[in-house]
Amino acid sequence: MHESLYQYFLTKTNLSPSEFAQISEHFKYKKVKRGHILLAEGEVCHHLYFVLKGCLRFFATGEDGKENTRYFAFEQKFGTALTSFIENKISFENIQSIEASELLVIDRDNFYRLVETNKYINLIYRGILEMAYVTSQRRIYGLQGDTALDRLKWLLEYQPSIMIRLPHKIIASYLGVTPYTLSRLKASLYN
Amino acid sequence: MHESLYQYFLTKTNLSPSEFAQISEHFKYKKVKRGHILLAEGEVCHHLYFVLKGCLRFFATGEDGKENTRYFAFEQKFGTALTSFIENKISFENIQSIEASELLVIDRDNFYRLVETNKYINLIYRGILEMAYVTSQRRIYGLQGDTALDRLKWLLEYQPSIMIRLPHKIIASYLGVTPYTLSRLKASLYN
DNA sequence: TAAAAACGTTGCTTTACAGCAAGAATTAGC
DNA sequence: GCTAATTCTTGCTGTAAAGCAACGTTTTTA
Repeated sequence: MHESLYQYFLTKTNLSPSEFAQISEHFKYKKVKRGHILLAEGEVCHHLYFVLKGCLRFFATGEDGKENTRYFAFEQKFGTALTSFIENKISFENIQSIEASELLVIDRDNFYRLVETNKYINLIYRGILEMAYVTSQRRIYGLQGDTALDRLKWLLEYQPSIMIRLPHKIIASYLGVTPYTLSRLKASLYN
Repeated sequence: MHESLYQYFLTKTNLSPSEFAQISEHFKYKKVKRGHILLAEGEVCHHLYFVLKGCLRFFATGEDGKENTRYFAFEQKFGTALTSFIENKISFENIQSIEASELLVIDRDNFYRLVETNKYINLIYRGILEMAYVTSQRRIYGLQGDTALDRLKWLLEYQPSIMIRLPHKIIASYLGVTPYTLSRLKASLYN
């Protein structure tokens, strides 16, 4: 039984160890090195990941090769290339471990079977979708309404772990600016 | 029984008229004039709308007063200020009918009760969330990766009804540009 | 610990889009 | 159908951020 995942479930719903055990058996443990690509754009995403340790990054590359990061899954978070996973179509997103990571993995078929048959997984999935939506909305309104400096300030306030833990270049791709600009913005904070 | 809604349900799942009737009774008919504000930012969104006729618009206003449109619900679409509806918190979004519209309305409490107890509504809600997420992702990557001209071309190709049916000013707020820029971009298409 | 590679900063130039103003076109009201 | 009120277009100017280049700093690797 995956204790860490059970703890996560308990924060969302109330299920017994034996109920959890039925779910748990569909998850497999996986260890990946830093920088490993778990999914490359152009492939179909068949997996949902739960991060035990480390960090996954979800990003797309534009035609000009510019990277564009959507989401980081740190410890105790689920993550997948959700659009591909939902639609069972080719992904425009990549999944990369940006630290050496330990994961639990469930494949798409098993997962959706559980969504249909298991009320706890149904609820968890609802939570994942709701959270993903709410987060993406914040991002849209941030991108459209705010300046790059506003977005940086927001990040510093609400997701400082990203600023502390991740390299500059990747933060820039998350904020939607170039590393040059990020550097300048940071400098402007202290003036 | 709301026939039009039943048709919608049948495209998503297979339920009998009597099963639908139990759901249907929670929806109420509502008629609104053009320009009517169904939800103003600062209020909590307690309703989910289904558009029978007309069009609803979901938008936020920035601190500078600039409007920013997220979504249009045309005929046979569901729409709500989803973030507020999910979290049961104050909405930063407004809902406005941009044409005289006929709607079906269900309130939040009834809806979530049905999500818990009724497998069809559970499925419909999953579909709404998945669709909302996928759409918002496209928007994010569009906003970050593409130029305003790319976005306009995308709109012309995939959502021409918006271009045809809605005023320029509103289209601009959807594309995330000023009406000035939209005007110039349109001109640049024919050169 | 030395060499190489990657990352971060900063000056200069370019670019996409914003914002104002003023005129043209379309729509609405009587 | 004519005036008034929006809405749309277009020239000019301003600005936030991109992109390049060059240099400094930190990290990796051997």
